[in-house]
Amino acid sequence: MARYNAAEVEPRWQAIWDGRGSFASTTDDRREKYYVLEMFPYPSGRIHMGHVRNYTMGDVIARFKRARGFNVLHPMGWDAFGMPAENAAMERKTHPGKWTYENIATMRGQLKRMGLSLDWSREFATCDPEYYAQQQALFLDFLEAGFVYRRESVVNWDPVDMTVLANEQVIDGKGWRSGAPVERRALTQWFFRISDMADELLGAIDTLEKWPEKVRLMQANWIGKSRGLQFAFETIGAPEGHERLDVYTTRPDTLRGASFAAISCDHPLALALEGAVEGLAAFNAECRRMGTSEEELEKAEKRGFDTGVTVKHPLVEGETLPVYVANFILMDYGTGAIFGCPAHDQRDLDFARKYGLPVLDTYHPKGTDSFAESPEAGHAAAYVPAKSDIVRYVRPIEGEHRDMTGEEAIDEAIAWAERTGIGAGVTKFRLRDWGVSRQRYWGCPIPVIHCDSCGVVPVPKEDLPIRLPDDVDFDKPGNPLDRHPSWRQVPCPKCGEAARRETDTMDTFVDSSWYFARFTAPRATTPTDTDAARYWMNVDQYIGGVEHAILHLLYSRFFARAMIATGHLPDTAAEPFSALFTQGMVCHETYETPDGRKLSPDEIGEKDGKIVERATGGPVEVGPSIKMSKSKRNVVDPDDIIAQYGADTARFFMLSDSPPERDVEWTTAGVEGAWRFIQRVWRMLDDLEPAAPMPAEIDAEATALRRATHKAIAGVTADIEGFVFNKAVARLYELANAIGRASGDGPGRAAARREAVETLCRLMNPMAPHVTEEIWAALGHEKPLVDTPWPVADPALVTEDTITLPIQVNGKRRAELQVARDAETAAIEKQALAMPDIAKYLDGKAPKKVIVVPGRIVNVVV
RNA sequence: GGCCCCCUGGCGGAACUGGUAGACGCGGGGGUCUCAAAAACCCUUGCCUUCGGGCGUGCCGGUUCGAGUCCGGCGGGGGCCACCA
Repeated sequence: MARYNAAEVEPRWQAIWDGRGSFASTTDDRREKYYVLEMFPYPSGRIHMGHVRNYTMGDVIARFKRARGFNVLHPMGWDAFGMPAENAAMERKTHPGKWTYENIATMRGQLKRMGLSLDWSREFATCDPEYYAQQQALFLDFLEAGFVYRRESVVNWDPVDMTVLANEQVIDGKGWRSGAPVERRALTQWFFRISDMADELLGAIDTLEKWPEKVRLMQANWIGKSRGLQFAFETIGAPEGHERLDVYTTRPDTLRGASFAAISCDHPLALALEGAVEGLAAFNAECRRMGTSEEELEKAEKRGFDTGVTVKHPLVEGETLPVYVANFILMDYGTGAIFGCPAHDQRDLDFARKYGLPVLDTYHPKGTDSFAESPEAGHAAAYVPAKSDIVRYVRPIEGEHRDMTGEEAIDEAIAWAERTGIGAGVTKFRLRDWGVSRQRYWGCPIPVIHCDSCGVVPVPKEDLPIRLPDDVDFDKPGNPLDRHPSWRQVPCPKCGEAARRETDTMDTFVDSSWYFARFTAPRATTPTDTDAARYWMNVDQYIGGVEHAILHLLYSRFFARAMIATGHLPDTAAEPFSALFTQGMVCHETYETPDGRKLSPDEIGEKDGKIVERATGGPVEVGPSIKMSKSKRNVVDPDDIIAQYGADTARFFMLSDSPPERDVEWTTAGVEGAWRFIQRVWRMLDDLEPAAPMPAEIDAEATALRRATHKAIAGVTADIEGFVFNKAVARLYELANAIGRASGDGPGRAAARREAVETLCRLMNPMAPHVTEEIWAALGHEKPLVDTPWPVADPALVTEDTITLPIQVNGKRRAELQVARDAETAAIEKQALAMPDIAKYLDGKAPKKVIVVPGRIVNVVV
């Protein structure tokens, strides 16, 4: 038979599925639904191998669940707003929308060539006015329900690009694009009140049993719940209104070791003192200029400014502590003020060293009493044991020296503070409210109007959508909406006077925080449709990269709750993603010439067993395998692979070898292995006899093949269900090997072979859908595999009648014994001891002990 | 600095809740077919061996009849967060 020709076969089957409407999904209460979703792509230009891997995995699940009888929803769309479109507009003098929709067209074509079982009728892009209109409606409902508010906040402002920068866009205090020194500016911005939900979002993590433990931990850490003591120092010499200084600490047990207090440069007390204390204003200003990048913080010296104000030590009568403004205190965590305990905090120790402050041990390692007499003796570094460790408290809050854990001491300290009225135990969260205002054009306009007399007025819903104007230019930096001649000008909906539109747009994370709900009714004239949402939600399996483990997933969880509260989702949808899978990255080797030019994989070749540059034949240094990226020049274009080998090969390779959650290395050898296997399965058609019923009596060879077939069904089913596609692939190879072994004539062999090949084809279909459809049709089936149910394993053929039992002597394997699967323990023991290979170790004596684990192993102890 | 994860042949990786370590693939070696090559197929492939066997899952120790798997310590690699009080 001719070689399998993917280039001809694949588009043909894609057209057939398309023609049959195989993947269109409709609400049907009589059928059980299954919603599988992969994180939708940003339309950057072309799909990359990471997409291929992500969407292949989702497609395996989708096709598998379809075959298992579920009503499957498997949609695709585009996370289409965002900066790259604006950057492209600036560079290429094009409109961001034009650029985006062209990219979408390209990428849609690429995805279609992959043969994904997607319901394209539900496709949308978040930059479609139909989508962002509904997002604006949601915003207004959130505003009314109190999930949205406006406040002033300090942002990184790039004075050249005239835009706000995220922290990671500030490099060495300069804007990443403009290179201009970044300013800190106070802007009034919109916030989602996510921090009010911190405890709820944290607590519900426990219910996410089908999420990776890693992601649950990352979310929990991000929310960052901490229990501590908030209490007030009495101040001496502070201005009026600052008689008390509130501080928050997670280690109240170390209060006796306090040697100073410190406040942030933005703390109200610091501001109040600026006029009164010589030099403080300048110091504060300098602190505010300090960057927030990792590197700077690493190097930055602990610096402080003695305000002259002091506070009374709450535990030691008559003692006072100096109050500093210090550059390492954050205003937006806790109260913006701390007490410093140098003995048990490295930062405080650095600070104390610099300013000559005392270092007082509160506790030290258990059993080292002498330490107490010279507190500073051992302090090369702060002593910070785990809270659960038992330590010797030498300066406890109350009472005498004693041993206890940090946790116990903290409990005591909080109890003491509450008893004496100094403070109270409080819970704080690291999670801040979500600022969503962006000073950009290519995003969802925030639907409010600013009126001089009425203030902030929401746009009436009937006026939605607030469309982005098309006639914008990107010649000048800044937000084109701001300088548009007419777009801003609008009458106030309340009083009718001249007013201005909000020109900020929403963070693109907003767009992706509810798209999964929109897919359930993408053409609804409200954000969601009640019946559709009730039927399709939640997403049964969500698949994407771990880089979205925190923000996207947390925002979506917040949004789901807010949408429930505003009537847009059923109250069963608080956790919108029932199961989450985070797949690994696609990596490739890197290549470099001796003179430092990076070469891409298609620029290298092989000569005399060595890697060389194809164009010059010159030597090439092979670098480590790292995530495919343009800047490393180690990308392989999916289109090239599909053109050369076909989509099935690309898909099959993506699933082979590496466990889905781990990184996979793209290699030519691996792709060729997948391609060879597909050809091999195709060739199985050649020597297959015509279909015939399975005879009643079949020989041992045929039985063995039937067992292999049914074991493969059970195994592949479990492996797909368990998201271990590499093992499922290995089982397909095993079945193919078994088919190869069972050649020749004999009763039942031909029928067993046919059953095996047909089964192989069906099990392989979710991974390589085109070639398997082609084989299935060649086998004479009228109905395509896409409409054929998943095979069911015969339990009688999955378990063996006789099993091979390893026999150990003192834990080392010495022999094997064939026994019936249900053999009696006593009989097995007797047989095992009688074996010559075992008896020789016994030396005629009775064994000390014989352990028989039925169906597993026998261990003879001599 | 905090929290977490990982370490198995030349390579990617299997090994269910402690029970035959190395499934499956890649790579290597040998062979069949061919004028030759490609393709395909078959055999072989953890290390050592005096051919009896011995040793092997980063290292050291422990628990157990039995440890890749559990516990303690050490070493190496990685991830996330990060002046978060």
